[in-house]
Amino acid sequence: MTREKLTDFLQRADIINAKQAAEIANLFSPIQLRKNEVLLPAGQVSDAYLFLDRGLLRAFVHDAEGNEVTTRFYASGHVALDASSFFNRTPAQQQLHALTACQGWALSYQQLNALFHARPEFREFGRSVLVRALATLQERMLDQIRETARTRYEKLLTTSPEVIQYAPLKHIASYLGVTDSSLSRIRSNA
Amino acid sequence: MTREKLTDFLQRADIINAKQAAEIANLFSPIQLRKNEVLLPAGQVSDAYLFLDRGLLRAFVHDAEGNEVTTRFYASGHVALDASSFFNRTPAQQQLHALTACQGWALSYQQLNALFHARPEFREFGRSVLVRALATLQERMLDQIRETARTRYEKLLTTSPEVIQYAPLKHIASYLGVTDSSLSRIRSNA
DNA sequence: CGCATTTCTTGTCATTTGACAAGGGGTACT
DNA sequence: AGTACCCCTTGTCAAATGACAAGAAATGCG
Repeated sequence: MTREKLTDFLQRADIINAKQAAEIANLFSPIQLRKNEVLLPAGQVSDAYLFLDRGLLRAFVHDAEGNEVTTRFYASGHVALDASSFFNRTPAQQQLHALTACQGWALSYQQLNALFHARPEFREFGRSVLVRALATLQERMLDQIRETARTRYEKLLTTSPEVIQYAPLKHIASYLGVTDSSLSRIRSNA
Repeated sequence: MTREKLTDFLQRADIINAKQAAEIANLFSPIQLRKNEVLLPAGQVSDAYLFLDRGLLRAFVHDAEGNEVTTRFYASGHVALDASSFFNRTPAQQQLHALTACQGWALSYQQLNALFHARPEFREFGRSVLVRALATLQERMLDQIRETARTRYEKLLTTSPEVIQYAPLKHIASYLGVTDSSLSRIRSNA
């Protein structure tokens, strides 16, 4: 596996240049996940700043009744991170589930902090990742409030077709905030 | 107005000590808002990292049909910030509306960046503010997915009674993702 | 004060969605 | 091949919510 996607990612916000990106990328360690592997058993502290190179992940939590709720999907080219657990060193609320076999690149908390200290450009890049995550979540929140379940499904279909392709319906349903029966009906275009 | 709440806030994450907090707090400028004043007309770039000392703010956007959707309330003791606009220097999506007369403390983008550069502890504090905002939003997203409108209202009632007290019902309704008629019925305990 | 506007409630009805259950079809494993 | 388990669909009915409209109550303003 080459670090090409990772270096591209690091340069995406125009904060890190090509040379810096190559140097930073070299510090990441490769990670492989088998299909259906689950990371971060509840209560464990996240110690991977994980860039996903290939595959599809989902994050999920359990609600009070013990049902799984899928909180996010991570497609290749994105950072799969429980920011709260990782940065605050607190037990993770979320678990990660590899929906397909995955390959990624990871930094430990130690490594990331050392890098933040040593490289202002990476520090700023890290902030931009957080800010983007915040904006994305805010946008999703808005959709949840003002769009119908059907529209939310259709948006997901166009923005993340790989999710519809690889994730089982029930995970998509809980992500969209509907029951799987309802999503099945929406899908059948009723 | 004293900087007491601001210095308390800066020390809350146990990253900044009392002496540092006092020094940093001195760099903030006081801001006053009249009731119903609106900040950030659409399209403008946010240039205030705003800590709210007294009063109540709401952030809102317009949807495709031109309806206002309230995206957040900011009570005193919190940072009211369109992170995406502020950090990326892009036009703001959100506008801020003072629901009551407000007093706050603000830093400009320039000032904040200079501080981030000069003070590693403030840098880390800034990160913790972002991470907390992310966690809060994630929690709200979860509630939106798995809780009923009634439960969401009741949670807001206990966690933010000042919002119920000062914000008109329609703003609370769009924040909770229901129509104002529905919220009125929920409220009347039907 | 009087008028206009906003805010909130309430009624009626249609639509969406959930809860629950049954069943079909696929897949994995023995 | 058989069996157990998922995954998805579909039926039925109840509950939650939205759309729309009317009117009462509160508020702002000249």
